[in-house]
Amino acid sequence: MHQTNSFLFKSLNNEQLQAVKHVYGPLLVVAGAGSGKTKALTHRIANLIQNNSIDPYNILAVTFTNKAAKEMKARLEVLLAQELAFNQFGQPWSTLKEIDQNQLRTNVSQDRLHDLWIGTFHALFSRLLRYDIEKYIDPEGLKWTRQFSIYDETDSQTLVKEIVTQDMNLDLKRFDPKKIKRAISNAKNQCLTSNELEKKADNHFDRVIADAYKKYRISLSKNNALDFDDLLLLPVFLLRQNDLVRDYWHKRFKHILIDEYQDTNRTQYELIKLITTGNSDPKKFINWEGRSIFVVGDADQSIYSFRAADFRILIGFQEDFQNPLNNNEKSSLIKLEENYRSSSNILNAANSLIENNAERIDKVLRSTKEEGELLKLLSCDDEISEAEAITNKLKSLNNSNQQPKWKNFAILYRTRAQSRVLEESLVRWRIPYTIFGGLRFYDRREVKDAIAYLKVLINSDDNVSLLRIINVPRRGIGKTTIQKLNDLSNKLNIPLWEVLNDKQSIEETIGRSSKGINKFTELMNDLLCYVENTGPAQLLQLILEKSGYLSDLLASGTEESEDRRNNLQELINAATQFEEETENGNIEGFLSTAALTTDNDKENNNPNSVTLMTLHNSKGLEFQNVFITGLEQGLFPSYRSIDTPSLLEEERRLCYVGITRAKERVFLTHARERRLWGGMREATIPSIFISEIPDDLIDGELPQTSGASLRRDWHLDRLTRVDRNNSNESTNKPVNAVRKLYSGPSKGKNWLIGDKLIHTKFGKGEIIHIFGSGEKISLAVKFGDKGSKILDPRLAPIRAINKNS
DNA sequence: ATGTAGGTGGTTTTT
DNA sequence: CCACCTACAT
Repeated sequence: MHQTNSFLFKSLNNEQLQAVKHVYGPLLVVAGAGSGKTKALTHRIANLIQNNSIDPYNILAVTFTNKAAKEMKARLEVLLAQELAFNQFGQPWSTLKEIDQNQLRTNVSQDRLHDLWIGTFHALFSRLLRYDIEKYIDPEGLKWTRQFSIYDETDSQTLVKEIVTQDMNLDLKRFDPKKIKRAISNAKNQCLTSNELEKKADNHFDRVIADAYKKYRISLSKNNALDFDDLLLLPVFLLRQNDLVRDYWHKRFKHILIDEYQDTNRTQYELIKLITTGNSDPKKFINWEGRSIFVVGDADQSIYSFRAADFRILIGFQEDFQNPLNNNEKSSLIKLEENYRSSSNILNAANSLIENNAERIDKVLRSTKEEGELLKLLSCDDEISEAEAITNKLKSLNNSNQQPKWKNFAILYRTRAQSRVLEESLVRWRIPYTIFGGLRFYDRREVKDAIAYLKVLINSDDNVSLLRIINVPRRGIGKTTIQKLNDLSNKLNIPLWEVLNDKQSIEETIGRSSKGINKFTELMNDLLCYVENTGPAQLLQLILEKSGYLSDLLASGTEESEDRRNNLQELINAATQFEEETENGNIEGFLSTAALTTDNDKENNNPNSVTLMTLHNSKGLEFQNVFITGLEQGLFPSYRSIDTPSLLEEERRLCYVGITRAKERVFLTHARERRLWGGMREATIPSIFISEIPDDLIDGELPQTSGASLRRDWHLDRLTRVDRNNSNESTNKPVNAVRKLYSGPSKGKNWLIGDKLIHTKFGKGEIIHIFGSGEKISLAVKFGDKGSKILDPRLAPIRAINKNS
């Protein structure tokens, strides 16, 4: 080993070192929060390339977000550039001028890392499909070309709705397209075809879904389009059926690395198996010569089961990928249990919390830091005083600083809806903040319009996009006209785009209205001349000018239209940047990027601001100070999860993720009352999670805005220790234990689980849970078609009904 | 063909 | 509370 490589191994602990030095065969790295897993991943890739002469061309690295991919690539560049620095300049990296450092990084990026594939599952496999999709032979005879469109959630839902209402003639009330889309998505993520789903269906609703799935697929194919799930599912089918294609990718990707393995789903797992093992059964697969699979994850941070992620895939890794050369099972598992992020108080709180979960891998997180401060509980009157209490805290913690360090704070919440009140308070106190998530840049109307033009230009079968822009800007093409042309297209079985281009038929079918259509086809045909030799940026410019989109915006002269123009300029900038980054920047590639990029992937343009985001979005990040807000039963944990032990455990993992983001301070906040959607106030019960953190790690504190609030009064009679004692026995028990304990006397009526009652607004219901005890209880009541509600028996307009009546 | 008023229904989390 | 959709008027 060269001496110059030593920095690669420096500053690593024993386990990290083992992981980094792993070269061939399967390895599972169980990496707790803040244990340096990104470091292990990047250093290992560098070690493969630098010290084991492995060609980056043979490496596939999968990350959970585009941002993580970017960061990992950047870190890799630096690691490899450090070696180069030594060879070229004969001096260590840190002594080089910045300009030389950048030059070296560029060299590394272009020469060494050019062929390395690193990105999300979706980004990587859409790329694979752009090469090979035309080799796929569908059993139902469906076809796609490499110019396929990628439909986002809205586009796909449009399609599903069309199918449900027009093709299947179903009642929208009973068969909500959203729910059907969700069910189809679920099936696709479990690697099920519509036929397989049909076989499994044992009731009418499931059969409807299977049927919708089948029709939806046909419809996607007619549009030459794929949804997000297809980007993973289609490669599975392609690799299964085509030996040549599978062989190619199997031989190419000899070293596969996957981050956040606990959040992979069945389809992604299939993909990985196919590429890693070729066509052999992974359990019998023995030829690890020159190959490896290296996965990193933490089952305690699995928070995407709603997206069909399954952390049991992580748990099964060693079983799935065996290495007969190593009889010792332990040789394919490394645990990173040293936490370098959080103070020990924070870590202990997180550990205590997560111990309440039954389904876990045995793992502990050891602290390397000082005790630090206690966690602070802020009990507030309502959501407004919660926001005020948080801003007060922000201000007071920054008081001593000349320059406020807003970037050291994150405010996390369970649902996006919670952000508004928080924002209002931050605005009031002029505290700079950045909200992550929300409306994607690429989801803005004007941006989607421009993108739709691009999509139609390279994929004229894409009717969802075609119909989006056919009358944008206004060309006098209305609903009835479109209806007629669509009918004609269906009758003749000719793509809509071709119908539009048949001047004679158009004239005959719609008469006077054909003027607008002709205007549209002339524009598009003109633009088509540029497609071959023009990059996405310039083509966008042409689209916006020639269509009159820009001049329309200019003419209206409102503030809003000004915004829109700016966004379109930003889109063109993004296209330019894409061209620069990809050298052969083709339009298909740009469209993939547009479909798969979220705003979270962008650099924050206000670097010194408070971060607001969902707990889900916070995974993988770290902050000095973290607020975890809305800790109330029914909000966090969500009312949809409270009844189901496995879902409740996932909420608990989410809380665990939140707490472990913090380095120095954690604030837990809850409101005693919360307005649900503006209107009525509802009394709340503090989240069970608060009570699962040991008393001596929490410091209760009065929120500064409300003088009268009590100090953790509810806390005195909490009853959750029993819950904890039972938690190791089975997943079902803890909740049952809680149920019994929580039933208690209340004013007027002694409510019990199973009691039936009548609510003036929601009608008849049954109590499925009772939270709290003594005076302060809340009832979880299930109302037939109205779903479940959390009610305060002292306030809600309810009365008991006789069991016999 | 287009604009707007009024009703309706919906909130987890996301690539 | 708000975004979306439908129905009606222009």
